[in-house]
Amino acid sequence: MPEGPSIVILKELLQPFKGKKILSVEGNAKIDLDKLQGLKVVDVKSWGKHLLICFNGSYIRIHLLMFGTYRINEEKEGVLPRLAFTFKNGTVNFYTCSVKYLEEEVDTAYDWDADIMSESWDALKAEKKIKSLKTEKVCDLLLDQEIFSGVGNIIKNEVLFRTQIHPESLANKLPSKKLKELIKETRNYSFDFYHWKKTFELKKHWLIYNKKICPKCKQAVKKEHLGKGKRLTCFCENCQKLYE
DNA sequence: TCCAATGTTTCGCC
DNA sequence: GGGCGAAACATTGG
Repeated sequence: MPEGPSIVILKELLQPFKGKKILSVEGNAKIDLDKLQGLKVVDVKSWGKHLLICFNGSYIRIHLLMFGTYRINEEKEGVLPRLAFTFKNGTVNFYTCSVKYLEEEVDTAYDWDADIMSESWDALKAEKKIKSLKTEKVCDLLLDQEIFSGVGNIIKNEVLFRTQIHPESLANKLPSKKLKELIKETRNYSFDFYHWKKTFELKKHWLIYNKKICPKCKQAVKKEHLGKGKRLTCFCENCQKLYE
């Protein structure tokens, strides 16, 4: 469920609750629910994979991790919500997610320029961050939430195929032009992901992720667990160039 | 039935 | 202390 574009969609679905007061809170989240009672939602934002329900001077941070789900104006059967809100105009339920309540201003808490889906996304800043890094493989680079906040494993695989870069290429060995292309395509694909997710045709557009045959050269797709997190990486050895 | 998967944090060990 | 690996959390589909 949860890469950056999916969280943007969730944020949009929650906009009707902006300006509304929390009438009641429930859930098994390990936070002080009493503190939330009666608070007015002043905004609902997202930063990468974080959903941020904002109040005056504090906010709730929800991360759906791998299996998190939600329901709006309905509930899942036989499962207790981690966090559930009742508003005058509806209900919101979150399941199997990480919940934190932070008593600080949300605007100063995040580097908004790093959010791949944000209108304040700053490609040049990302490039500078990358150039300040030591040797790093591009498969790790793309999953770095400080640089590409919101990028997940699917986006990683698809972007590397689109740009024809081998996942084990070293980031600092990419020619400058290629690096710029990678950064640009990461944002582009994230927006494609967003649109396809909305129309339920995301899988249909996968070129390399979960595929058996390279759509370009018809060679078998290689699948390996690469990088620091040993995440599943699908790539074409023939089409994706290794920079080292 | 078992395993792996769109993720992150924490703990233990060397 | 850094780096690495494993565990923890937990759901769903192949």
